[in-house]
Amino acid sequence: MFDNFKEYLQGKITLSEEELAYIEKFARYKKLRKKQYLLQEGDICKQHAFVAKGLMRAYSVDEKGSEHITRFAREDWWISDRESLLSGHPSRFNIDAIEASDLILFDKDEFDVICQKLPVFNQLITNVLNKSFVVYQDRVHEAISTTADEKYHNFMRRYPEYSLRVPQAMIASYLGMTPETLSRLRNPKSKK
Amino acid sequence: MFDNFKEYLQGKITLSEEELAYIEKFARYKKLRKKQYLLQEGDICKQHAFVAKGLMRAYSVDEKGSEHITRFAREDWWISDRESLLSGHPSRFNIDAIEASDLILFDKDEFDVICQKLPVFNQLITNVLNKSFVVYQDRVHEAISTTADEKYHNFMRRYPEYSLRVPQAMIASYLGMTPETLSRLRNPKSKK
DNA sequence: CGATTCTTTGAAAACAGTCAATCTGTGTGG
DNA sequence: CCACACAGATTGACTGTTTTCAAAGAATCG
Repeated sequence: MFDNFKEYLQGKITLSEEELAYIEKFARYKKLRKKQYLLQEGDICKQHAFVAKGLMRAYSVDEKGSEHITRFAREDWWISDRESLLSGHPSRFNIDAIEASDLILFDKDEFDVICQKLPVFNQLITNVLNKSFVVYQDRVHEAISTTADEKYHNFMRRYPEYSLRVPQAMIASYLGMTPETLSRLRNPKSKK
Repeated sequence: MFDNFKEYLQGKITLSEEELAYIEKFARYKKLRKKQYLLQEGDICKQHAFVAKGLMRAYSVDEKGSEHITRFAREDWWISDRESLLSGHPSRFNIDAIEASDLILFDKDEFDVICQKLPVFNQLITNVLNKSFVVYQDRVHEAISTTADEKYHNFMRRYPEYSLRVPQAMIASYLGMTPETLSRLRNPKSKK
């Protein structure tokens, strides 16, 4: 399972065999079945998770029981609740598997040690954070400036892979609309 | 003007006088009048800006001429277009002054040098990035999961300072609603 | 096949946006 | 100091979009 991660790393940075072996020592593995939780609301997030295989989502559940998906993470992405991870507070989010998934986990403290020992690794992680930041910024911008229809089409254009692997109702949740609205945007037959 | 920044730094990390002097060497200063641009759509963002005094905003303008504010930055906050700064692409956003403001600017490359030379400074900047990330994440979550009314009340609760310094129409823009809608939420007289 | 789960459709109600007019407060120049 | 212009905020009537609730249709999986 570490092989996927190794490829990911080698595609982004240069590491010697010793350095890779060093990282591997800290890796923990977890296989999740569909719908299985990685993190549940109220838990304190203590690990960085790399998705080696599969598809995950992070979401909250409101008082009415509706789910609101804040992000998806497929192979070669990281997922965790950064807020909880950094602050040590209980998480407001759930993270579970949309598809059966293989994860590589790193304990927060050990992860920090790796970052400290291997500057290129640290650089990679900072890059990931920067990218995620920009993704969220774009999403905020889209949320406040576009109609439901534009949100849907932008999503399809930007994430065609997800549109095939994620149930429609979850895409609707991610975009902040109801499944019914999304369905109507897809089939504008009733449209004048 | 560097004094404000010095206080900011000393409140967060420990630096010797030499280190502070080292940082100061790279600082550039800019005073902006109300409504003056720091960055205009199409420009390439090449500097990190620290707000020593005043209040700034970042926003886009759509085809219809409507403005969409992605963030505010008051004293002791950083503002730039991170996307443009990192990628070197022309910015899709404008940054201008809501109030007359004093800024401290650092050229991207020189900023990176400082980060490299002073690990504590780098740590501080990483922290800022982490915090901003969490703020955007919360905002995405709020955008997809709450009504206009909740957005407004959450904003007032979370940012009482801004509610006094920012014109209402800009708050509406930040929250993704029209000024009229925001006004009606404030004065629910017509409400049953 | 039977049982979930997911998607579509319909009709009504709630909500937010648009356009236009009025109101308020501020600051400027005469 | 007043009058006027200007920007910002409010209000009203109307339109359009999205949600809600309910029910019926696909699709998927054991």
